[in-house]
Amino acid sequence: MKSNHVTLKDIARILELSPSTVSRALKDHPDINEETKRLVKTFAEKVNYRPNALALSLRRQKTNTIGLIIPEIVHHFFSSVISGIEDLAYGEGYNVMICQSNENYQREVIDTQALIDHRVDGILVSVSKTTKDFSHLKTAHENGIPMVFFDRICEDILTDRVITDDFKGAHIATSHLIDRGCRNILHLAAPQHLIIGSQRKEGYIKALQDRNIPVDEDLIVKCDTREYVASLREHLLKLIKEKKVTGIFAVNDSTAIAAMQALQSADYKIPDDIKVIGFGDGPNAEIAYPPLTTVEQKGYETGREAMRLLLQRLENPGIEINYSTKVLTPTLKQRQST
Amino acid sequence: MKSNHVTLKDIARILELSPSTVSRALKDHPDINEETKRLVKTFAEKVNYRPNALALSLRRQKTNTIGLIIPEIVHHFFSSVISGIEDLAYGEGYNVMICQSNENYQREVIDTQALIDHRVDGILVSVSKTTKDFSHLKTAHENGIPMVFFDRICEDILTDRVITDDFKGAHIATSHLIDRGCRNILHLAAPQHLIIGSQRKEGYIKALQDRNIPVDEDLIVKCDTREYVASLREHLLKLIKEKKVTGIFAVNDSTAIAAMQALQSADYKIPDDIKVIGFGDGPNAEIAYPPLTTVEQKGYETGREAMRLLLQRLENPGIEINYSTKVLTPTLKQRQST
DNA sequence: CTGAAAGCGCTAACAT
DNA sequence: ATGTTAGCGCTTTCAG
Repeated sequence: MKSNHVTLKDIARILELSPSTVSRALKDHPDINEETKRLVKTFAEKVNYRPNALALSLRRQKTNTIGLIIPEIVHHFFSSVISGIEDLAYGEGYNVMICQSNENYQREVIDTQALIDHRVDGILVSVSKTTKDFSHLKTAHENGIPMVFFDRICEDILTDRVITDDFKGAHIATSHLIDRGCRNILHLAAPQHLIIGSQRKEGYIKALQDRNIPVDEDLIVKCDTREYVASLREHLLKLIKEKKVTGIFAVNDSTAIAAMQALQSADYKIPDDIKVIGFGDGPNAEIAYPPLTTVEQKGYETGREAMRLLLQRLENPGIEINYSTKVLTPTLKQRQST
Repeated sequence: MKSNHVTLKDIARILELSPSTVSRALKDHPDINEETKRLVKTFAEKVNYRPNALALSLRRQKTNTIGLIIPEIVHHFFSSVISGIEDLAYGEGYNVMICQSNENYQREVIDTQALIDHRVDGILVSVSKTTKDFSHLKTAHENGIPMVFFDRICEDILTDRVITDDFKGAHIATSHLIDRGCRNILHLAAPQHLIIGSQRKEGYIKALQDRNIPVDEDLIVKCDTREYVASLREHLLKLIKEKKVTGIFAVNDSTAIAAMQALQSADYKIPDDIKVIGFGDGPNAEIAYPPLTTVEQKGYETGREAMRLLLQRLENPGIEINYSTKVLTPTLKQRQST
């Protein structure tokens, strides 16, 4: 922020006008003489004048910036969410301040604070995997900051929400495996304190029950990353062999793909010997071999919808009732892994 | 930005002190009575006082925010860059304002403007593919905004830079194919107005020349995305057949992977019939079938280095000489596609 | 040890 | 049609 910036005052001084006149001329105030307007505008243009957003925000008590707290940008789902948010936000004259929590609770707290410090008009958040205490968000919300949760929500805080119907998605995925002839189905699950984790597990269980297949708790393994699969490789292979597993439902695509690779390295043929389905449908699913069947989770729509709900709050301040939850239902994307 | 925020003045009024005393107490000014300090601090803590970052920035003429203009967050390389930048920035008390140009020139111009409007202390940029006119950045730079280009630089603007040695990387990749017995090597190239595009092509050409292999201009095809491969599928297959191509060097991994898939769908065996190498080494390379040989481009280091150079400028304002260019050399990551 | 006053850049009542 | 003034939240001389 070097001082080479022309200010209103500078213009006023040079043109021998008052700052207020310049200010008004610039925004086409009807009171101002056309002549003066032209003079001011041309000059401002010439010297490349740009109003200081900080001063404006301070003055207006509105930053036109919304904060976004997102676990990890690298994931295709989340970067799609960002695009959905940005496209709508920019269109409405809002900037987006993106904070990456890196699935780290401490960082999430700091990020929340930073957003508040910058007086963002509202916050969009998907909580980190390691967050178990939500008081940082709760406090912000109680202080009146409009907030929308998406994907990984916090049930204790009553706000607008955008979620994927994880239960149904998992049900669809598991049912698909059953339809393809699988009975002993392994579920690679996310931590159960994440709603996403429990919902997907519940959907899996319900699908089995609906078809009268007994649920075997041993076939539910907490394992939700590529690295996790690597470290559990022996255990998983043993389990698959002993339990005669013929289908795997993984809580996300990259875990599913890692599982396929582990299987292939142990000479299993996919989908002949064992079928694998993921959740999320990022571009990885198409790149994998064989291309991965999965249920698609709409990142862009999630972002857009979250932003839409937030904008609605921003435009109708004070009305704190009628929080709505938008549920996006995933659909089956069949490829060659099942 | 609802008004539920406690201000210094609020505290001063309630504690019956002057704003200046409160301000000083909060920052442990030696002049202030210990008693008073304790009083103020405890109260501030209790009411959850947080200084208004906007007001601070306005006052200090420094935002402690750096702007980042990045083509597309979805790409693994770029999201790694972001992590590299953030890790260093946060450590030094800076926030990062991320703008995604979406490879769109217009958007890049707007983003630049938005960053300037917010009076960021410096800007990190990797230019969009569609940017041919750099005046928006040039103007900013001439106005004294510290700027560092990374990966996709602008040669006309003299600044610090962090780049990958694209020439050498391409040379390594092409030489590797030659070592593996390829002579007729197809290059899937990026647009030549991008330095990255021309450097990688030059490296490819030089590697051929170094081994006395004639360069066939027909074997250099502008094609740098997955979609591009799809639309050029027939042309590429025909070319490969007619020219007896046995090796492909693609300008990035996703193009390489798409090419592999196109080849496989036409019954080519990789690496037996034809070998493929990419550039960049994102996680896709490991997921692809067969796992893709590529040269690794260090995203995290790129980001970190760019931020480091910027911080250096920020801490030594005024010294505009000695711009440095940090070159990161990619290394071969051999997998099974060659 | 504490307070009053000015100013960062801008706008909007309230003059004139 | 234009200028004066006050204030958004904060810091920092300068005065006491």
